[in-house]
Amino acid sequence: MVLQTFNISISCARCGKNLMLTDNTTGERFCGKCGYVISERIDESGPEWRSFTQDEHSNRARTGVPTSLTMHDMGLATIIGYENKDSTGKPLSASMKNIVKRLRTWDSRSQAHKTTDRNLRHAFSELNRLQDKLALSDAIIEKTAYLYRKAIDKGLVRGRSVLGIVAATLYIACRDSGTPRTLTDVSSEINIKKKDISRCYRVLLRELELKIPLVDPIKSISRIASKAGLSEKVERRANTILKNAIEMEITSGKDPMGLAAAALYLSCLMNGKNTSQRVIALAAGVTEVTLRNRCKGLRVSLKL
DNA sequence: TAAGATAAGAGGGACAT
DNA sequence: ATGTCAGTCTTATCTTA
Repeated sequence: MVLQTFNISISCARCGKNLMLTDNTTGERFCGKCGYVISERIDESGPEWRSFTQDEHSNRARTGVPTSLTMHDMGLATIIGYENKDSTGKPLSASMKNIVKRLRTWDSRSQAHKTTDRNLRHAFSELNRLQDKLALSDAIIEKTAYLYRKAIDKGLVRGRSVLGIVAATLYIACRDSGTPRTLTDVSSEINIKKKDISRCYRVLLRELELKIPLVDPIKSISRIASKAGLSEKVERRANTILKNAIEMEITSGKDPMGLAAAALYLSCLMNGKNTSQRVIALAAGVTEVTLRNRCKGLRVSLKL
């Protein structure tokens, strides 16, 4: 009684009748005889660009039609139209108008839910994949999901990429629970630039008023050590080096992975191990230059 | 080949205007 | 809100042992 339709000349792929109709509210084409739907909406939500500055934001034009349709329901759900007429074009009675009005309200509310639901589905399926790739615990995933829902509630996802926020929330969850995963780790798995993730990360931190503990470089040591195949002994020595460095307050502002790598390298030298800077830097995910700079700092301050 | 040095460039925080 | 500044890390290239 509420679909507005008009004819187009395509025959139905299922029953062959030339009775194709288009619902001009959803843009969906279907057969007037058997109801077969021949065109579906493309599953895509959110803008395909992000703006980082106000200027960019105002200059950027939205490409494509900003319909709520593609975002809501993939064109497959029924939307209650806005004309108070029945299927034969006759006006509705007053009491029926009231009923339809209330239906519309609930209809639109359920549509809104579908938007966030789909957003969540998208985000969570990616999250599942990342859990495997990064070997993360269920607790981390739960925490990420919780943060992600909060981000949606606060409207922080709008205008940013879903995956960027997923990556950022995941990174926060790791940091918060002391699981050593670097931004680089997350970035390479989800295929989003570190730059973009860290932008999302900072926004989330600010808007959700989160307090994230600093990365403890000592925790990073064992991870690097096992990756580079270093001995327990070397690892212990590196621990004491770092502890001293932290006490001397020469570690703030430095990349914890770089510090850990440098401590390990120095520890190798002390233990008479000939592990190259290259190997350790690679395992730590920093450059050799950074490792060298940290080494220099540690050597000077700790008089090694 | 490994290690060290140097320079240019990017991104972000602190601070002043 | 915008610009500048010092400090950090990265990439690339060259030199040295």
